[in-house]
Amino acid sequence: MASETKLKARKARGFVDRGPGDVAATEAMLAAIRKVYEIYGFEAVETPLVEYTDALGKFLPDQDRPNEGVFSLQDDDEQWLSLRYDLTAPLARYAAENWTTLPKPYRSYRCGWVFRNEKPGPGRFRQFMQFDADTVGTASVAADAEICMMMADAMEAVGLKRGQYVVKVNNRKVLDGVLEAIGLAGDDNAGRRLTVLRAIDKLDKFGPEGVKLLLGAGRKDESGDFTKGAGLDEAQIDRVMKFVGVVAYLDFMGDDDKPSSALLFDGERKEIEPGKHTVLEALSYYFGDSPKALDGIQELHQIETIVRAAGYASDRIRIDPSVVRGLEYYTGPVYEAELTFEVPNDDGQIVRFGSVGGGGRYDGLVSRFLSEPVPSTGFSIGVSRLLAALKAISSPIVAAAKEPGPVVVLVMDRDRVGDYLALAKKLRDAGIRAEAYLGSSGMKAQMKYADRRGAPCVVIQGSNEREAGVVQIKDLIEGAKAAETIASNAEYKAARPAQVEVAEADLVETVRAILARHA
RNA sequence: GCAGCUGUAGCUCAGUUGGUUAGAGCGUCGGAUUGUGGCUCCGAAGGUCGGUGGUUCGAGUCCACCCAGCUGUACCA
Repeated sequence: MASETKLKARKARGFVDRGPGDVAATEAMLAAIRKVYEIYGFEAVETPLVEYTDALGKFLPDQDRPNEGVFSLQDDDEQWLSLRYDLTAPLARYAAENWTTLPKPYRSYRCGWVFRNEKPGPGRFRQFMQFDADTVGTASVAADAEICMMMADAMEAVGLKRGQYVVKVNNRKVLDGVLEAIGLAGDDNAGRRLTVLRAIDKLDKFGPEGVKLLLGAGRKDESGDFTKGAGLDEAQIDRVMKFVGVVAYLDFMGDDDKPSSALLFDGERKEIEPGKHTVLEALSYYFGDSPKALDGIQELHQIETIVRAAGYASDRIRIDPSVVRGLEYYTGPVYEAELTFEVPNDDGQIVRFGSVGGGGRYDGLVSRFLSEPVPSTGFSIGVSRLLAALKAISSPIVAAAKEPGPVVVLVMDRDRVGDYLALAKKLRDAGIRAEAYLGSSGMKAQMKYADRRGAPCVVIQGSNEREAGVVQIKDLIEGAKAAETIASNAEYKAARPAQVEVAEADLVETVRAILARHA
């Protein structure tokens, strides 16, 4: 009758609800990461979800879609506000606003929801959580190296094993040098530079042939849709493919710092000196004519030296020139934490989680607000994505977060609810999670309720028991096991598996024993 | 954004060349069992067939447009 205009209960597109399991697992994971950041000496800070739109800034080379992708609203004084879309821009604002009083370099971490107003997809939502750490106010590559080390430690702190993840490091200067080398320097070429970088970034997805197409005329995808390319000439494509070739070589070898090896340069075999870094040597050979590229390669050398000295081998932190990242405010080293394992999903398809975090050096971000340069570097972990990955491999940190349900006190005589609440209180006073049933259904439904709550046991006290001063306590976990061997219903009812009758005075002690049994 | 595919019960799906009151399994709720979560049996609730318009005596089925979802691609601060 009244159903004609009923509201449909539905959540907004691209947003998700999280149940008790997810909430608990997230808490556990965040605690593990926080511990790592803390022990490195980083301190907590929290900033609002809302910032003035201009503080968030959108100074990308591709200014063609200003404000798109951001949730914005106008204040009553007509100023534009936006929901933050990452944690770096708000940190830059915070650091600038408090610059005179902060200890410098300022090392801080923060965790929170960020929002992006864009098309959601599998594993991509319009609200998600990030967990960042940043060092603000130092240009030293040691800060970059330390961030990488901390990320590698964080990955292991959440239960990933060595080999299941790798932190890849590149340098924007190397990429810029490559672009410079093919004559794409200067402001007029900003758009094409971007297209080339995006093409390089697609190596994983489409392979060298796909990248080549994207550098030239363009590429058709499997639905027949066409992607326009960068329109480079053959000589330029050739040069970029040299770079791509180095990247592909690294994929092929699987290890970037073999102590010494021979390598084919333009078909000519050359020995690489012992102790030299193969990939960086190759890059120097091909792009050594660009001062910018050399500068970047030099920085990568330094980072590598630092992390190796600190005991982080290439299975944890690795130089990888294929990391492109962001394309916007990064000015130097960039990093990406990648998961290396694959897992079948519910449909049996193989899923790669890929990147679960990334970051880099952003020397221009804080100084937008100040009259002095404030070189900074930081990293962001995609919390939701990392959690999804940990769930897929049944990581202990996720499993351990699962709480058992409360002990449920069944309500047998509705007019004596007070007595049942008193029983529950007795358990609570002993530190046991407990509740009396507050619905209106009969005993059978109450048992189902307890079952669904994951209750370890139920407490039953009808008039007979009350008069005798006793309670029935049924162990639901043992009971379920026992039930498997009982075939007929009558027998099942009569058996009352895993149920004991004890004096009311022994209630707490008996429940405790059951909890201990299943702990 | 672009391209392709798909929309029928809470979920997974049937539904014949257009033909009467749109079905099944699972799930949910109730009963058998008035005090026991499983099993079994019985029963019930639950649908504007994504929406709007059109063709037709008649549309879940055919047509147009719209909306939503999925996949790919683009973008991703």
